Amino acid sequence: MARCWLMKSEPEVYSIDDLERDGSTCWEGVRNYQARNLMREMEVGDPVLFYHSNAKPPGVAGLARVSRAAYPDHFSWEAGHKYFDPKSAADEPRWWMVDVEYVGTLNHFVPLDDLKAEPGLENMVVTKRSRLSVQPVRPEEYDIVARMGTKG
DNA sequence: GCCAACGTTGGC
DNA sequence: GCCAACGTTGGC
Repeated sequence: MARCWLMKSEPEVYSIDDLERDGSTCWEGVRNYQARNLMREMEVGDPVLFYHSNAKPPGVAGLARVSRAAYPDHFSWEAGHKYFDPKSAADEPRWWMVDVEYVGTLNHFVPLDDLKAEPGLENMVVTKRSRLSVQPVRPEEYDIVARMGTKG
């Protein structure tokens, strides 16, 4: 059984529309160990909720899917790059990324407020621990959110 | 723009 | 290994 995930992106930086245009993208720049560890657990085909953070309002904007399992974030090796990390060695990469492909944009954007109010989502990570940028989602939670976004 | 939450760093 | 200082995230 595939595991489900929620991944945050600031729409000013990279939105669901950008993902639709690109078809797929590499999820570079994660510099948090817990988020990194979660990405390393991802498998190709895992469903992803694409979440717009730092938006007005914040919330789930679309659906995506893991299209490539974790591989080293090579930007961590590029001196001068925004995501350069001198502590990431070529033979032992510190940071990893996955590729994510576009599945669909929700007919109805699902704001964080609605997630918080929805029965069944009380324990969803995004409604409790706001800062983690890559989060595990229970399959039943994923289904509820997908339904909220496609109603009507 | 503020600031609470929280992750990381570094001195000891 | 503790913990204060500091930096970042992200909702509001």
